[in-house]
Amino acid sequence: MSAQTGRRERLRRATLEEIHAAARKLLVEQGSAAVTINAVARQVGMSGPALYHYYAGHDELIGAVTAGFYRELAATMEQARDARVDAPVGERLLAVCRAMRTWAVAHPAEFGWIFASPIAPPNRRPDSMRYEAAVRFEQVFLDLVVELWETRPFPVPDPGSLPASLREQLSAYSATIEGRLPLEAAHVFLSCWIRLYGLLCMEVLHQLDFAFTDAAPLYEECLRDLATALAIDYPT
Amino acid sequence: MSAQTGRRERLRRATLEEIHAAARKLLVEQGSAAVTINAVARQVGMSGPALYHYYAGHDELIGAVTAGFYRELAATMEQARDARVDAPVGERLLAVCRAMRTWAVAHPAEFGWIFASPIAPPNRRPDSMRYEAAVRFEQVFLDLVVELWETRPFPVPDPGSLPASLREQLSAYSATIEGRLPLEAAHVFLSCWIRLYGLLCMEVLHQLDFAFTDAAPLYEECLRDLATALAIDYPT
DNA sequence: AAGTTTGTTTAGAGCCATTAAGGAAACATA
DNA sequence: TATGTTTCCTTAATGGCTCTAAACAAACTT
Repeated sequence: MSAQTGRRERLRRATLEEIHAAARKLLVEQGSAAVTINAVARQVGMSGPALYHYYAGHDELIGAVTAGFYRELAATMEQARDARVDAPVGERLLAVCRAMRTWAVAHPAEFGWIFASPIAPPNRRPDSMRYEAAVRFEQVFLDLVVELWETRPFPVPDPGSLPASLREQLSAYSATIEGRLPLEAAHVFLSCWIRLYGLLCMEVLHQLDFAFTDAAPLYEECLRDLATALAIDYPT
Repeated sequence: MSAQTGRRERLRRATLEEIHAAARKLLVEQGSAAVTINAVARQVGMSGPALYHYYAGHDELIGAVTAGFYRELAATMEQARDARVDAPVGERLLAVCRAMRTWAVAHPAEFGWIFASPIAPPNRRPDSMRYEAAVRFEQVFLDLVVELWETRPFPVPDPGSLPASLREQLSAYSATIEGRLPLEAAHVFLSCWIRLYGLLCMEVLHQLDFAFTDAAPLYEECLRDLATALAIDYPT
C-alpha cells in the first residue's frame, strides 16, 4: 500500500493513458474501424493479448475511451462555466452551450462516439463507466438550470395542460433529480436540452450537410430560442 | 434480350432480395456487427466469396441495404400521404410525420442505419445509392411544404433579420430545390425538419432514455409546434 | 527466501474480408 | 448443332481481427 504499490499504480495509470491516447489517435486518423485491440496494442508497443490485462475486451476498451471523451467534454464545459463565476446564471449557461459545440466541432470523431458508440446496445447498462460519464456531462447543464430556476424562475406550462403520460414521465424524472426541478420546470429544461443537443448531433453526424455548410448560425439561433424559453438575456 | 435474358435478370433480382432479407434479419436479430459478408452468404446458402458477384464488398452491401431501408421508409410516408389525397395539405403533412415515427419506432435497428451507418464517412459521397434514397425520403416532406407554401403561405421571418452567413446558405439551398421555396420559407422548413427529425433520432438512438420511456407525447408536442410554425390546423 | 501478483509473450482457434483460380451451367452465335 | 462467352458459384489462400491458454519473468509481499 506504500510507495511500492504506488509505483505500480502509477505505471498502470501511465499505461492506461498511453492506451487511451493510442486509441484516440487511431480513431481520429483512421476512423472507428481502425480502433482494434491489436492496432492499439501495436501503437503502444505491446503485443495484442497484453491489452487484456487492462480491459476485458474490445467493447470495454471502447467504452472506457468513450467515457474519457465524455469527461473531457464535461470538463471543458465546467471550465467555461467557472471562467465566469460571478456572471449571471444566464450568461454562464450560454457560455457552457457554446463550449459544448466548440468542443464537438473540434472533435467530431470523439463526439460521434459519445452520441452513437460503435458498440452494441447492451452498452447502455446503467452500470457502465460510460453511463456515469454521460450523467456528469448532462449534470453541468442541469445544475445551471436548477440554479436559474431557484434564483430567477422561468415561465412553465400549466401541468394540467400536459398529457397524462408525459406528466408521469416528467414526474419520475423529477424524482431522479431529487426534485430539484418540479415537473413543469423539468419539461422546459428537457425540451431545451433536446433541441440543443439534437441540433448538435445532427450537425456533427452530417445530417445537415444537404443544406448547410456551417451550422454555427443555426446553433446561435437555437440558443436565442433557448434564452427566450428560459427568460434569460441574450445579448444582441 | 428476350425471355431468356429476362429469366437471368429475374433470378438475379430474387437473389438480391434474398441477400437483403438475410442482411436485415441478421441486423435485427443480432445487431450491426453480425451483418458480415460471410454470415449473410451463409444465411442465403451461398459460400462467402459468391456474394462478391452481387456487391463489390462489405461497404457496398451495407450501403445498398441501407438504401433499401430509406426506400421502405419513404414508401411508407408516401403511402400515408396518398391515403388522404383529398385532405388539406396540413393534415397530410401531419400524417406523414406520424408515419415516419411509426416506422422508425417499429424498426429501430433499420432506422439506426439510416441515421448513422456503421460504415466510414466516405459513405457520404453524393453519388451513392444511399444519398439518392435519402433525397427521396426528404423529398416527401419538402413536396408537402412546397404545396403548403403555394396554397396557404405560412409566416416567414424578414430575411434582413437573418445573419448573413445563414442567408447565404439558405439561398444556396433554395437554389438546389430549384427555388420552389424562397430562402425565408426554406428557413422555416429546415427548422421544422431539424426539430422533428432530430427528436426522432434522439429517441431511436436512446439519447432520451435517461428521462423518457415513451417519447410519443414529446413527438406529438413537437408536431403541435410545427403546426403552429406552419400555420396549419392541429386538431385538438 | 519463498510465494504471489502482475505484465508480458507466443501459440493457436475461429472469425472476417478479399483475391485468385477454376469449373459448370446458361446463353449467344456461327 | 457446335463453339465460345458470360454468369454464378466453389475452393484455396492470405492476412487481419478477437480472444483463450500456457508459460515466463519481474515486481511485490511476507
